[in-house]
Amino acid sequence: MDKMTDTIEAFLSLRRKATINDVARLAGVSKKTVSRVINNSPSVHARTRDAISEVIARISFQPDPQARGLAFRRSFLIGLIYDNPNAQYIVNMQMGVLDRLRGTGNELVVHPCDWRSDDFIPELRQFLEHQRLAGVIILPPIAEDRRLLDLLDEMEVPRVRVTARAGASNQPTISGQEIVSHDHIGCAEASAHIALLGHRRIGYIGGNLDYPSAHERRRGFDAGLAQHGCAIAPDLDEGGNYSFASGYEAGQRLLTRPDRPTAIICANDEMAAGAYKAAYESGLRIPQDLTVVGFDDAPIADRLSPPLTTVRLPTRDMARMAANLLISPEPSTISHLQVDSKLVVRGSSAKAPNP
Amino acid sequence: MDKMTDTIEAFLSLRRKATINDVARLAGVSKKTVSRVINNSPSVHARTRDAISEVIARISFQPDPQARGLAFRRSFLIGLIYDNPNAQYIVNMQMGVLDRLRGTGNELVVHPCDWRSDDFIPELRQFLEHQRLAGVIILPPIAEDRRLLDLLDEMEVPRVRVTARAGASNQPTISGQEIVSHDHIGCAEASAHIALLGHRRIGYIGGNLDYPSAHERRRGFDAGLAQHGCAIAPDLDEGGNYSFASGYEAGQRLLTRPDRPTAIICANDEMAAGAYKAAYESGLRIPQDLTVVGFDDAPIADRLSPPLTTVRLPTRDMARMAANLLISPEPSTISHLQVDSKLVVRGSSAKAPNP
DNA sequence: ATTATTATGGTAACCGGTGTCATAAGCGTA
DNA sequence: TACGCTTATGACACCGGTTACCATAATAAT
Repeated sequence: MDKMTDTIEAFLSLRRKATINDVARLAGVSKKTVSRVINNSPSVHARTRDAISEVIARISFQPDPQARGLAFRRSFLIGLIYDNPNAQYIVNMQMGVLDRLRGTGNELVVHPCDWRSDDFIPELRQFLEHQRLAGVIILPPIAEDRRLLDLLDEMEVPRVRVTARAGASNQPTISGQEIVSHDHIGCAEASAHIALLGHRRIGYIGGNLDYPSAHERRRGFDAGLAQHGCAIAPDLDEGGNYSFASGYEAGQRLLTRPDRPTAIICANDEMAAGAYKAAYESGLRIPQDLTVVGFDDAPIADRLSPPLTTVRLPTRDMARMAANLLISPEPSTISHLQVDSKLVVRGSSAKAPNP
Repeated sequence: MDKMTDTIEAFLSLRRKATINDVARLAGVSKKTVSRVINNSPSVHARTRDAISEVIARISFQPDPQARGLAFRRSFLIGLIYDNPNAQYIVNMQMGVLDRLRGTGNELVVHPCDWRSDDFIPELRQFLEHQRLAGVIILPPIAEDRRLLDLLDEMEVPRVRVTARAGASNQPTISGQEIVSHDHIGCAEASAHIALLGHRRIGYIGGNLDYPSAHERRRGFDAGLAQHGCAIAPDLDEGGNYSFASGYEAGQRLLTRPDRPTAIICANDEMAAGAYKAAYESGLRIPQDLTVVGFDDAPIADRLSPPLTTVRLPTRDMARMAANLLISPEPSTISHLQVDSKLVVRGSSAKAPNP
């Protein structure tokens, strides 16, 4: 025992990064046995395991991911693939993934891409062929792209999709694991909230229909209103594309009508901010003259005056869950994890003005 | 030649990822020679090189980064290290780095961290020891952290700092490569712009003094005003911390005074948005009653009503340059690259009201 | 023509882990 | 005590590249 300690100290004085060979030598076993300990192989005697673990701790050995990856024929990198302009969303997702990855020896490789490009699939194929990723997480809207999913299947890359649409909807079922956000829950809360405030003439500014979220949210808003026997006025049903500009323009159209709405529901906060601008320019006060609600709880939501009533999705948690599906030791049989959105009431919603 | 083609086709029909051994066999040379071609070693006959390149192209061989990394004792990963709450800034930086990395076989590993944590340095040490990164890019404000820089030196990790402060200032010089943003240039333009509009009673809401940018920007604003013989009123000089809330509070203090300013300069857009809110609540119209300018050209800048006059930094270009310093083949002797900021005039600045 | 020099390619060992398979150790049973 | 059976460990080749060093062919000098 003393002799071993001596040798360890001799090793430490070298100030060199430890390898599996060092551990094997210092513990007096073969490197294969050390490898077994690292990988929690069952057939190692408890005594041996403890001795080796001791040495590993003393010389703070960490297996080299490159070497391990080479032998395993896969890396310890998780890829995050997306084409999404919402910076806060992306950063939240990254944080969530990293929350789960921290301490596991896996790292996060970010890979934004251009969905519209002809090169979209070839570029991703090259990326995936080059890096043998431990897994990838795909964010909306490209989580719906069949070509991408097929590519991942073909290359046998473990994947988790993040999406707003449950596989059960009109889309053909997509196999594999997914995190499904129930956008409609919070939306129903939000629109019910508006109905309860007495609004009956209600306008809508919708999201980009390429995004499943646009459909999910609309579904939720409709449901919440229906609960109270009301609905979005058909003549106040505007299409948008999730951008500030589209919200502004739709807002102008809605608010310059003689029979303008007393409340506007927006499929995201960006468009709600656009609606604010239109309201401001029309001389309408929020919430006295006009109620506005959004979706996302984006940073802009509480920068607006008054702060925006909106719906929040636990983005970071979703990312954590996605990462967990990829790296948790026992391959989960669960393929669909669902999370709910939630109404956040702030200052932009108030009782409908008396007629 | 035909025989070779046959063999290549035979190989292609295997649909297997190509290795250096395949290339060597198909080209009829040793793997060492292929390695020489991959690494642009000079002593390979042109004829040999062409033949090998041909095979490489035909079977679309790409050297495995894991194996290469193992032999080179370094990875092909660039780390981006930061502790910065500005999502748009982070995403822009990531995009810029990726712009440069695309096609080079290097990937981006993001590593946000917590500067205030006791674990800050140990955590990073572990990260760096574990992944033998090809290089790291450090963003403000932690690009100023001595401990971190010393750690990187000790571990001999190539690094590029992104900072607003030139090494020449009061801080002891920091060796190594850096991208220095000249925040003061655009700030001077902005404040000169205000002076030219006739404002003389000018308030200021400053940034977090832990950030070098806060000092740089102030320096620029002062210089621009001084050019026109004016200055920030000492009694209107408020401290902020770059947050919306701090801008709002400082704005309230400034605008509820009887001798309120006709213009407020903010060290970033978030605080400018806060000042907008304070102005709105005081019943002041922007820009008729109050001129506001910010810094960053954040997304919020043109969501505000009216759109904010601000200063833009070529964030993405900076990141591209930083990545370039790390991966360009010839190790650049240039250690300081400088970029300028630029005034963006929008609707929040106008002539000073007549007294 | 012969030797010295250079250009080029090959062999073997290595980077730091893993898989396969054979063997040694432990252990109840006859 | 001998026997098989299970469990624990080690030897060795391999993952896909690299460098160190040596051998040979081509070229220049004597």
